Amino acid sequence: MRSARSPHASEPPGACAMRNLYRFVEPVILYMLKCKGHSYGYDLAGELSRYAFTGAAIEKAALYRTLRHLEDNGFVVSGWEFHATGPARRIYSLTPQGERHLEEWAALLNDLSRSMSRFVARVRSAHENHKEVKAGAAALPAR
Amino acid sequence: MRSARSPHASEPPGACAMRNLYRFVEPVILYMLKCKGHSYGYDLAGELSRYAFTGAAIEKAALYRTLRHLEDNGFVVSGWEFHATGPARRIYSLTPQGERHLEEWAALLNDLSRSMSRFVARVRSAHENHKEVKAGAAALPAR
DNA sequence: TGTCCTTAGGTGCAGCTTGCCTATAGGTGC
DNA sequence: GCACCTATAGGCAAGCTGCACCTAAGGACA
Repeated sequence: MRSARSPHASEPPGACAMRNLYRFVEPVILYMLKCKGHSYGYDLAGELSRYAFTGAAIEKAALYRTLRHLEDNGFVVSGWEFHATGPARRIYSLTPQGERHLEEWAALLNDLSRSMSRFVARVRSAHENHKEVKAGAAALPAR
Repeated sequence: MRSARSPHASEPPGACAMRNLYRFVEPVILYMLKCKGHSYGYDLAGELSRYAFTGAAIEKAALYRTLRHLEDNGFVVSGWEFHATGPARRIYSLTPQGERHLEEWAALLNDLSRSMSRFVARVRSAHENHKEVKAGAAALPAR
């Protein structure tokens, strides 16, 4: 495991996540590693768009940096894998802390999702009320 | 209106938002201005926590900067208001573009909310499957 | 041999955002 | 005079992002 660099290294996602969401790269990578068992950067990069839940493309650099960040925090571990052909691969897999971290992410995203849909509902009802108020204040059939 | 500064000044929230979510300060401020009709920084700061949908506190500096950013982009307009007592207030109100921007934000947040809850469901079903696999592989009554 | 493509894993850097701290300035209470 | 409240805002160090670039191994092709 690599040594800690981030000032938020030991914070739970709830404390740190809203500080920096890492564009949701982190939970997606954790989930992919959970599904695949283990994988490496180049492979993950190829499938990120299938797993990502935002339309935004995920940068290759962001992917590698997030993997390093996750390892700094003990959520994944890595080791080199050598093949007869092609360059070596750094294979990552989840640690038990990483499993928990993914669950924390899921809880956080669940809360955020609910809060967001509540907010959207409020915005849309405000929009409806606004239209009604305008129509009522005008007290005229049409315009 | 102030002159544009941001390189993403004219982009819709869908294009720019995932690049920088501004910690969701922007849609909250737009919504507050819509509800209140008009308001000023210090007043908004006092009520932000009631309207914000993330637990994260919103920085005073972030609030003022976001207001300026919104004005740079033509989503709000401002004017000074002087009172017999206390310092002058810069009063902000929504423009028609600002109204549309809030609706775009609502659409974006709605999509994001749905994507997030789908992701959460997938994570949780993966978690269940994992437990089943482990239990099945063990083929033992307990522990 | 030289060049180019694919796989694979990074680094460097400019530009932008964030959070904390500080400045400014009018007014009130003691 | 001094502290405190209202009100807006700037400075700055840290951190994050996106793009460009680099290294290196192997294979294809001429």
